[in-house]
Amino acid sequence: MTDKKQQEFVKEITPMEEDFSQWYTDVILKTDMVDYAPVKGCMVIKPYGYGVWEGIQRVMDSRFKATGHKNAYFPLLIPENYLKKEAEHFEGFAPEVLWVTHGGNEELTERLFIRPTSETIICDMYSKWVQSYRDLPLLINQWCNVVRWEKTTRPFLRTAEFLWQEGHTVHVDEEDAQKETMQMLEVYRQVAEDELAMPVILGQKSEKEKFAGALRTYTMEAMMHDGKALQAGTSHNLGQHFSKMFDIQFLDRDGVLKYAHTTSWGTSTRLIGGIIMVHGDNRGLKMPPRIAPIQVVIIPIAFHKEGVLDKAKVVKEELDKCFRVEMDDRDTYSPGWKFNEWEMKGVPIRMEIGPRDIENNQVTIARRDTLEKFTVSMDNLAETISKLLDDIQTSMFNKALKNREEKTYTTTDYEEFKKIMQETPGFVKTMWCGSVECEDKIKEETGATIRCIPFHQEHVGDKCMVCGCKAEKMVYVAKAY
RNA sequence: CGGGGCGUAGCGCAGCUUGGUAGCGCGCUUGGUUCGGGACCAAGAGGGCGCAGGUUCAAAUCCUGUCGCCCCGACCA
Repeated sequence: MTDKKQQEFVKEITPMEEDFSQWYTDVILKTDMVDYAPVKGCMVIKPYGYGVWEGIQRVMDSRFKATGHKNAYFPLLIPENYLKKEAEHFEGFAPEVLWVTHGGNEELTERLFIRPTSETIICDMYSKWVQSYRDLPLLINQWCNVVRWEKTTRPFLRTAEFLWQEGHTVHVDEEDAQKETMQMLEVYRQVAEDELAMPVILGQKSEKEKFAGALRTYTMEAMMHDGKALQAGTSHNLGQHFSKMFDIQFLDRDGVLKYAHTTSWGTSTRLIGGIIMVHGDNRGLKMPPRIAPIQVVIIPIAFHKEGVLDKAKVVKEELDKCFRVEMDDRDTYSPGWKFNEWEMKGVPIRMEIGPRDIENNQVTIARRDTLEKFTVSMDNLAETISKLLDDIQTSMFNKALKNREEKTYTTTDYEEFKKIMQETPGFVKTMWCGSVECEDKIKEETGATIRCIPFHQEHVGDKCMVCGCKAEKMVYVAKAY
């Protein structure tokens, strides 16, 4: 098939080289992931998009449980005075908090805010629950929605209301809290890389970029197909800031009353935006097999002919035991139409079953990631599919990694850096002296930000790219979503 | 919050310059033929033009106001 002909099939999607933003919007709307809601900045997550979220929840939640966390649910509404208890936190979130002022027609005596994050209410509850070192560590996560009244919004990447998980833990000392903070960042890395096939860079946020009220913030940063960065998840060591404000104290084994150390960590539906922008192409989505809502779509060919549909059903039933399978036996669409439809939706494997296949005891397979088409035997089909899905998962990760490597540059020359940002956006590895002035300057002049101080430090120079002073920290700088 | 764009059928759009009572493509419904890379034929259903005023014999079309959405920048997961 020629490229030109391929283009015709997906003419409803703007090519990503032409306009990446438009490509993104086209993809999410045409694949039926979301719809815009009547309230500005709010989106409806439709079944196909929500299916992706369910996949993420599944792989993440099992890891939370495996590391000893339990789920709970805290209220949506929080009294105004809670927000003011932690000054830095208040400064950070106040501008985007949505307020509830009335109950029916009665004005409330104290305003309530809709959680933009739940540190305040959770820490307040924790102060009641924590009495002794025996109560620690306290390891709780919640899956919920939060609201941040953002000025500019984009489906999945930045919406006024979004779904996420937020873990909130309490520990006896800083060491234990730090261990937890790092452990959860590692959990995030596993989910991103092993399940979403999304390579990430782990590191620490600068003082300027850290979470409002945190001691230290750690992040995983992923590169999108266009070279821009996406903060895909963060893990914060909150130190004793919140425990002091909310009075989380415990009697330690040495008989001394001590303030606890807390952590919080979160990932959101933004990850879905990441999956789309890391893996997608001009035909639409490419779902990583591990979290794909549909892993295999079976398309019976000429199924009005005797035996075809029956055979397809038998195959589906067999595969249903191990995979997420859907059969598309709609008789209102032609096979060709269905091929394009499911490719656009990013289903990793398409399986065609037609009279010719049945005759030869085979099925026809098409891989979404490579667009290869071939036949395989019906014998041991589950095993074949299983291997194929693994292979697709790996190859998607490698492809994303390759893209990131190709768009990662190293320089300590500020002029060269500016040129890179303007002409070939990507990640730049460089040296930074640690001053806010240099950090601000980069942002002002290029729009790029220091994404993180990576754990994996490389010596790429001795001097700060901006001011030329002695610099010991290697940082990643990029434009971000 | 600054800059740009757009609101007409479920979706995408044309019609507004030069006012005359709304049209195209896709989708949808029914029937039939098709079915291995976006099938075809035939017959149908569906909107009063974001909203509110105004001008006029007459307003998607002109005027005033207003609301909303999208995109690009400053802030955030």
